[in-house]
Amino acid sequence: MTLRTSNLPKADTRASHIEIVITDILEAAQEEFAVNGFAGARMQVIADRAGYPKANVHYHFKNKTSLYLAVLDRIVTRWDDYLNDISVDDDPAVVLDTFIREKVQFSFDEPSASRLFANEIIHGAPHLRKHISSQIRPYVIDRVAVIQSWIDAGKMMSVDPMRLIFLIWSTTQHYADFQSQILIVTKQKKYTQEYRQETADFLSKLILSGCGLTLPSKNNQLT
Amino acid sequence: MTLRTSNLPKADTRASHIEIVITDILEAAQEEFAVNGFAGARMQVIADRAGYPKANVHYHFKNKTSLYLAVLDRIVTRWDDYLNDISVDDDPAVVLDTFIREKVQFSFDEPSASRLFANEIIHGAPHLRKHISSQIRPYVIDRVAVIQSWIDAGKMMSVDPMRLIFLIWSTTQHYADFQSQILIVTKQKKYTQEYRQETADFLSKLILSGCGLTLPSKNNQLT
DNA sequence: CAAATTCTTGACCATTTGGACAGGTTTAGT
DNA sequence: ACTAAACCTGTCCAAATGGTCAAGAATTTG
Repeated sequence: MTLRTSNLPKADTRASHIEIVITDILEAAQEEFAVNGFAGARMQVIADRAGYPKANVHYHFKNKTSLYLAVLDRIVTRWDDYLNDISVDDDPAVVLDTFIREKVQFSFDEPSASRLFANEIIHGAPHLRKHISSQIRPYVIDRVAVIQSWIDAGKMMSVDPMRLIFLIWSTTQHYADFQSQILIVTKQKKYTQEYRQETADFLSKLILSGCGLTLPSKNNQLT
Repeated sequence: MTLRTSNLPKADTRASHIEIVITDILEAAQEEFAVNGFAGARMQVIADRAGYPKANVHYHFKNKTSLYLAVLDRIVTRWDDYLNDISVDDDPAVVLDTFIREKVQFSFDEPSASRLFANEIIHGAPHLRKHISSQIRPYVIDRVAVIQSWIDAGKMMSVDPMRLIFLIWSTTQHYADFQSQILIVTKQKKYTQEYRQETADFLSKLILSGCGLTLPSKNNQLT
C-alpha cells in the first residue's frame, strides 16, 4: 500500500506523501466527528476510514482532542474564505441574495462540516469560544454596520441587522444540520439538484421580501 | 437522604415518591444528554445530578439507551402539546404569528430540550426516524395543505409552504441550539426578557412580511 | 553507501464506564 | 403484625477505548 513515492524525484508534485496521509485522516475524522460527535467518535473508526492503522493516526496527531481541533480549524479556515467583503454602496438585494445562496450552497456541498460546527456550538462551543469572539463577532459587527447604513439610507425596511444575519445562518444551515429530518418529511433519498435550486430561490425570495427588497429586474437566471 | 416518605398517608397527593424519583432522573438526564450528547453523557453524572446513586438509575431504567429514549419520548410528548390545530378559515397572519411566538418561547424556555432534539437529528435521527415519519410528517403535510389553501385563496403571497415551516423551525430553534454562539456575539451573559421579546417581534415581523402578510390592526408602529 | 531521521505498525496496557448483583430497606396487601 | 413485593444501594466486573512503545521500513542527509 506504499503510494508511488519511490520513483519520484525529491519533492512531490504538490502534495507530499505525508500531506496526503494527513488529509486522509482529517477527512475521515471530519466525517466521524460530524456523525458521532466528539465523545462518540472512535479513533479506530477514523483510522479504518482513512485507511491506516490506528497507531499511525496517533503518530500524526497527539491525541483525540488535537485531531478534533485540527479538523475544526480546517473547517473554520475554509469557512473564512467565504467571507466576502461588502460595502455601503452595494445593492442590499444583490448582496443578501448572494450571501444567502453561498450559504445554502455550502450547506448542501459540505453538510458534515456544517454539522460538526453545529455540534460544537450546541455543546457550548468549548473549543470555539475564542474564534467566535475574535473572528465571528467582528465579522458580524462589521456587516451589521453596513446593513444599518442601508436602513438609514432608506434602501431597505428597518429590521434588526444582527438578527437578520442569525436568521440567514439558521435557515441555510438547517438544510445540512437537519438533513435527516427534512429527507424523511419530504420523502426523499437525497437532495436533488432541483430541490437545492428551489430552496435557494425560496430562501432568497422570502428573506429579501421580508426586508422589503426585490432583486433588480432580471427575467433570466443569469445576468 | 430519604425524602419525606415515612410520615405520608398512603398514596401521595399527586406524584408518588417513585414518580418524583423518575422525574428527577429524567430531568437530570435531559440536561446531561443535551450538553454532552448520548455518547458523551455519563450515567454517573446523571445519577449525581439527580441526587441518587447510580445503581438506582439502573433500577428504574434498564440501560443508558432506554433512559435516553425515555427522555426523548418525554420531550416529544411535551412538544406535541404545542401542536394546535389550524383551519382554512383562520387568518394566516394571526396563525403564523402565534406559531412563531410559541416556537421561540419554547426555545427560550426549554433550550436543553431543543438542543437534545437537534443533537439527535444532526446525528441522523437514529431513534426518531419512526416518530418523524409517523407524527411529524403527517403534521407537516396537514399544515402545508392549509397554507396552500390560503395561497390559493389569495390570502398570502405564494411561497412554498413546507419550506416556510422549515424556515420557522430553524429560525426559532436557532436561539436555543446556537445559544452559546449568540451570547458570545451579542456579548450577553444570558437572554434578557427584553431580548426574547424583541426576537419574537423580529421573527414574526420579518417572516410575515416575507409572506406578504401583516397582522390585523394592532396599533403597531411598524413600517 | 552509511548513518540519521522520519514514518509505519502490531501488540499491549491503563483507565473509564456501563452495567450486574446480592443483600438490605421500605411499602403494600391481608 | 406478618409476608411478599417493590425499591434502594455499595461493591464489583467485563468490555471498550484512547493511548503507548519498541521494532521495523522507508526516506533523507552527509
